[in-house]
Amino acid sequence: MSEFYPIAAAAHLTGISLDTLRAWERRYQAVVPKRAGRGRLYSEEQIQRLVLLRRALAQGHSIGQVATLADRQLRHMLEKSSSFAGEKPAARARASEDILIPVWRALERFDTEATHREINRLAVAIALPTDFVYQVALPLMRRVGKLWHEGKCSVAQEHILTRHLASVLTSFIRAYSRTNTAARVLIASPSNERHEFPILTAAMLTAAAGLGVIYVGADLPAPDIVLAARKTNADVILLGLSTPPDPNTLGELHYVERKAPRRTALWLGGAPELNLKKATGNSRWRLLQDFSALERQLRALVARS
Amino acid sequence: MSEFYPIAAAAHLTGISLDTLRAWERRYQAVVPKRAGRGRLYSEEQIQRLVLLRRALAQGHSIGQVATLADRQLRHMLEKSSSFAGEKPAARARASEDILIPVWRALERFDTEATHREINRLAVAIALPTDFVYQVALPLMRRVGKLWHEGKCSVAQEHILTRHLASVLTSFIRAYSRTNTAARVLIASPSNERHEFPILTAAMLTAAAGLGVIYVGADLPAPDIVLAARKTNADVILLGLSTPPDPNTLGELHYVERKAPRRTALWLGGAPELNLKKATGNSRWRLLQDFSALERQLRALVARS
DNA sequence: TTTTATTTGTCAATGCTTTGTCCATGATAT
DNA sequence: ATATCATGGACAAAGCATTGACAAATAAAA
Repeated sequence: MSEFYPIAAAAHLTGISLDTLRAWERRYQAVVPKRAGRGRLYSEEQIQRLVLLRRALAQGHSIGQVATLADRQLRHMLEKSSSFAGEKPAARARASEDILIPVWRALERFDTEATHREINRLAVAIALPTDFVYQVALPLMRRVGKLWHEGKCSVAQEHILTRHLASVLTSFIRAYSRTNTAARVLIASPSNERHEFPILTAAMLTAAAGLGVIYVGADLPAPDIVLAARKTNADVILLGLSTPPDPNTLGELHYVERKAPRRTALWLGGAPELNLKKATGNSRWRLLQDFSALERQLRALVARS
Repeated sequence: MSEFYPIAAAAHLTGISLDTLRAWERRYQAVVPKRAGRGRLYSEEQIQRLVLLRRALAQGHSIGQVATLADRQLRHMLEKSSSFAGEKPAARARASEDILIPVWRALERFDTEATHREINRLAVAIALPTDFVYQVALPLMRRVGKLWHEGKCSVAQEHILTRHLASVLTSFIRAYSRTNTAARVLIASPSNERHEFPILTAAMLTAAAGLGVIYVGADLPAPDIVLAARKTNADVILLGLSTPPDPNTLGELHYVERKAPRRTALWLGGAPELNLKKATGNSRWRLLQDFSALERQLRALVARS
């Protein structure tokens, strides 16, 4: 998983121009990538650091002031200014099921406070948004779903978990989403689709890919989706379905398909069993089987723009 | 660990304009940041002081009066006159309307980023959770509800606003909720009651009163509510209703009443038109007409324990 | 009540520094 | 050969400080 990115990729991922990246390195040694013969190679951590620097700038700091700060200080500074209670960074977490045990313990006791603390601790320790999705968020949700089916877990616990995962995901989204990006993706789910977690996850992956995210939430009537897409000039509308779609939902999808601007791409996730072509003929909707499929689409979109 | 903020960051954090920051320093030496070559650097304490000053202004004081006061005096002054009475009506009115305009602007543009930023800024500036509820959260929700009824506001905008208000409210709750408190209040709403905002507000008021909060969320089946109350040993179960309750909901209330531990108090908010005594005989449920009624109950509970 | 004085947020002009971007040139790999 | 990247120089835009001024709001005086 330890990838290295050439400077163009780093620029795209962070939203910082090539020239600026080089200028920061030359003038302040803010981020010094390793060199492999013909060019710079940025590590995953360095990309993260660049994102942190970018956020610091967005909050009014000057690059000269923050360029030489350690990552720890940067994080500390950014947490302070967002009115959230800062959490102490925990020890490096291992990528295994073990790391989820404390969360689970807290949840069993209905201890909302501890649940939040443990999830936050994992988020800080893991730091990489996509890793957080695949190693923490999805496994937790899968497990709670399974236990609920077996009657070993109450809806209350599922609520508590979802709430705090959502809180972490949204803060990730805010941290990574860019405003002046090439492409903007509007993310929502249609009426009667109340599960928020899947589309929140999709929103986070989108933000992590370096795209702009307009997250409007679950349970939204089709006309409102189209209106929001128009107002924000979105390039993609991504809708999430979790339950098998009923006729009503199909109607909503049809509405969006007819009324959305022609240039807007339409993506649909979370309903692998839905054969949409059969239902609506040659549809504009592109189906995404799972989150990896979404990631592939996102990468293609980034490359295209 | 001592962070310093350049003037742009200070302005961003406090919501005070650059010019005003400089004017206050020049005219009253209200806050004199240290200088590093070509620029002011505000310390953490100075940022806090600026927030205090801003709150003092919001309550109708003039900057000349408060600029030279010590931090201690400022805090004392704000505590005494916070949210209860004694302010000038004019300043009060301005504080409760004008400050919401930026949020509204952002929402009109579907700009989730700016919406969050503006709400966060208000939260930092107001700092007192109860003030935030009465001056920001409730007015915003009332207004969005009104506009939605008039068809001038989409569900998407309501979602965006709710989400970000919820984020601020939960962070307040975390900041204020005590773990080793005398009394614990479990807060939820029964099945088919999906509006989260009212109970979130109630949770924040509870936390602000210094009580322990177990917030499990909306749309929860009655057995789960009782189970959670048992597990957490809650002293109070507070349920919120917003829509007129249907027979199903009455059944849920009845279930909770029967199965909840005898020593647990049962409070019900948000349904003033519901005559519960008529519906269920001599009920254990105590009805709370509005948020002030809730605050009274909370104070009584604190005093008793 | 009207008039005068003071307070206070905002703006403009000027000069200095920081910082993002551009350019010309050269190197390397597909 | 075309594309990507490095390097160092150059420059224009933006940020910040300082001084001075103005207009609206507020308080004080007539």
